[in-house]
Amino acid sequence: MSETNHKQGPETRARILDAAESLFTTHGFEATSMRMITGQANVNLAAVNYHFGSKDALIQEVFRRRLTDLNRRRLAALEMAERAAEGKPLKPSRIVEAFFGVSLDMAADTEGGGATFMRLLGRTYTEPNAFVRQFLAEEYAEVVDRFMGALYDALPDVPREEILWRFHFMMGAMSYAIAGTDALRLFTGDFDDKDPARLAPRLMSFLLGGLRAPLPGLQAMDDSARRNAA
Amino acid sequence: MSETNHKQGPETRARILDAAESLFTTHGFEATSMRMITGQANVNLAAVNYHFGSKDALIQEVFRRRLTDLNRRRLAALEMAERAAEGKPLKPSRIVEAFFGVSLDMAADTEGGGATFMRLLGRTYTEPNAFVRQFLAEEYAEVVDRFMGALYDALPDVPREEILWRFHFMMGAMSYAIAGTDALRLFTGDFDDKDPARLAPRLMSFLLGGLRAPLPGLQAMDDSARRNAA
DNA sequence: GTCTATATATCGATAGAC
DNA sequence: GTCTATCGATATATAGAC
Repeated sequence: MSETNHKQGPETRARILDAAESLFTTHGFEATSMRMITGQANVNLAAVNYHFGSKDALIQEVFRRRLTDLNRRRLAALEMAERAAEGKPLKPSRIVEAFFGVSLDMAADTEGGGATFMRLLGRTYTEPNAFVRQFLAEEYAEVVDRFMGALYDALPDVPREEILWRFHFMMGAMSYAIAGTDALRLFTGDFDDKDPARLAPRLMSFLLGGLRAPLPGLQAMDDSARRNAA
Repeated sequence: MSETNHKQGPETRARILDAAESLFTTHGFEATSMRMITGQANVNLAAVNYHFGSKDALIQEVFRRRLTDLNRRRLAALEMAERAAEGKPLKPSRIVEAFFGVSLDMAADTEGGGATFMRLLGRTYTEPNAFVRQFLAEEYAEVVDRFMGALYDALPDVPREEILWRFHFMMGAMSYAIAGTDALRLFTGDFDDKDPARLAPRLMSFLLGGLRAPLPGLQAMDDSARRNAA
């Protein structure tokens, strides 16, 4: 900080990242221009390319700075549950709570920006942009490996593909839970917005109910046959 | 068809809609240009504005042409279940199967383009574009009213907000189910892509398990308190 | 590290000939 | 109804002064 000519210095990067995170969440990647970002961050238009190199690199950094911490905390929660089990197999509900509890903790952080980020993250799993998906998959590789391994051990009699799909379904439910009423308001005005603290127990009950549901029959009936049966 | 100068006539509209639906699904609305659409549809660039008026109007028509039929079929499935119940209250599982069964039927239609559309639709619930969300909410109003009313009657002892949230979670799980492995491949190469017919029973088991899950406690504990309890 | 000015490309939309 | 040509706005990115 002893040089000349850097009126805002290290704050500039963080201000750009905060503005980008917020605008990406509200408008999407493509609809958010560099001018919108630098305008909201109150920095010069050229600052984004100076600090990050390109818009795509900025997108990556918006995810990386939060995801590193989020996944570290998810792994820490899993390891804490494993230590508490003292070598015994983990209950599936403990594994689910480790993963989704940490996620909902971050989603509840409205001041620090975690809530904004989790809305963005939930949407980005189905984001069409190929390079964003590729980047996310790499960031998640270790966490998915660890949690899937734990669930395989906890549910040795359940086919692994069933576990994979159910975890995938749980991610979808969480994504919509976090998007909540900010997403499409199909259920207009009927949500209990006044008590967001209830969201976590609501979602967790639903997820565990889905995870523990009876396995579907092995026969792959088509839909109309299934609906007309018994 | 007795005029001059319309070499492709009524096919042009449909070809534009098909191309737009496919490209919107693959790249998103903003990243899909008119030139990409008219190029893939093999029509002139000016044809989109001639037939639809604007890009936004084209987006609306892409949804409208499929959603009208989809929601009509959903309502028909609900009415059929109600007739079969002969005045007795409907089982919640029948209601869920009416809504999501029809959805999965359309998602299984790969030749007619229904599968492409359902991927697009699932993503669009959380789409940031305001006018698209508004349009979707209007298209869904009647269906949501009818299905929510049926669920309220079927589950008179469950708080209505709980039902709303659980239906919302189910929509999220379905969205990810349909996006499937085309979305983010967190679970690399492990899905049983060879048997997509199993998806419907897989998802339906999960949804019903979640819907029937024990209700969360009324106390709104925060996450860490809940995880440390008992 | 910040800023202005600008290069270059692509966007949605439309006027007007056929 | 189709087509060419183009307008005007806006995008990302960068060169070069300070």
